Amino acid sequence: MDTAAPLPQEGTLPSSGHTDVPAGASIAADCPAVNDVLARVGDKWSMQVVMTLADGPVRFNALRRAIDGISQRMLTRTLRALERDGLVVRAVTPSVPPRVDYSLTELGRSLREPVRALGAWAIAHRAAIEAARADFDRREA
Amino acid sequence: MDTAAPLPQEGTLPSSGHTDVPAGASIAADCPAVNDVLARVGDKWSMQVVMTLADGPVRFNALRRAIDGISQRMLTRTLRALERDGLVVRAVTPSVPPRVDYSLTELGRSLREPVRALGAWAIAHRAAIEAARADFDRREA
DNA sequence: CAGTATCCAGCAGGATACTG
DNA sequence: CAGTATCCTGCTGGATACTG
Repeated sequence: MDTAAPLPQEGTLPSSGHTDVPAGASIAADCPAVNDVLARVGDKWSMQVVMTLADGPVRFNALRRAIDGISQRMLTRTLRALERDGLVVRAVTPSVPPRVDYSLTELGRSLREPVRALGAWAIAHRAAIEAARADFDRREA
Repeated sequence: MDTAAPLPQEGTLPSSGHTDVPAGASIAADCPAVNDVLARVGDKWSMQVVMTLADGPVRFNALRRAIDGISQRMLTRTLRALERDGLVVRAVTPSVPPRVDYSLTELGRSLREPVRALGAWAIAHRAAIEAARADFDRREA
């Protein structure tokens, strides 16, 4: 799994100041905007939707089939929320039957990058996380 | 009605070296691990805690005061969840009164980076998001 | 096809009180 | 100080039925 980084547990010794992170780290946490975005991005379906739209416009039911497990209600709600935040645009083609395509805005596209970084982290460390959980649960039980 | 957004169809053809995202974008979405991490990271307090611990070990009540708004119950729960996932370690000093320090593990520290990226995105685009919301709400009302 | 409306279960999360 | 225990509320999200 990971590269067995030799970095010691900085947590064990508070005496020697700290390690590497300047106070600037706070930019990412104490600001309410971050928590806000995390809440939007962290819900059950938003990022699934954004990533499914990453390759281009997708119709409502195609989206629904692509995501697997999402209910019609939640897809609608999620899309509306994303649209409200300017991450997604809704394009209606008035035909019979009606056709509605959803696609990412430039803002929405810019979100893919940090999310992909988080996704990469998740994939890189999932094994470590699962191992930690198993370990914790074993000790707990 | 909308601003005649020219619907950027980047996904339809990979011919012109387009922007930046290969088909590999799917790595970040269809995998359940990502959703899982997003759920953990996206809850109300986890990232606040991780970022507060970024500078080194912090005691329980110090953490509680630092985060502002978190209830004792939620701090305990959040810390337990983070500990279970191997992101945080709990160090007990058996004294009277008892002293418990929490700090990030190497895994937890590695999480700061992608989270900081997301935080940077949030800060960079919060204005755009709020504008989009106001716009949407105005149209909606 | 692309929604809206309604109902309902479950859990996140706050408030409060008590304990080693 | 660092929790645990209990109660309670609101929101998230699923299921189902109906509509333009």
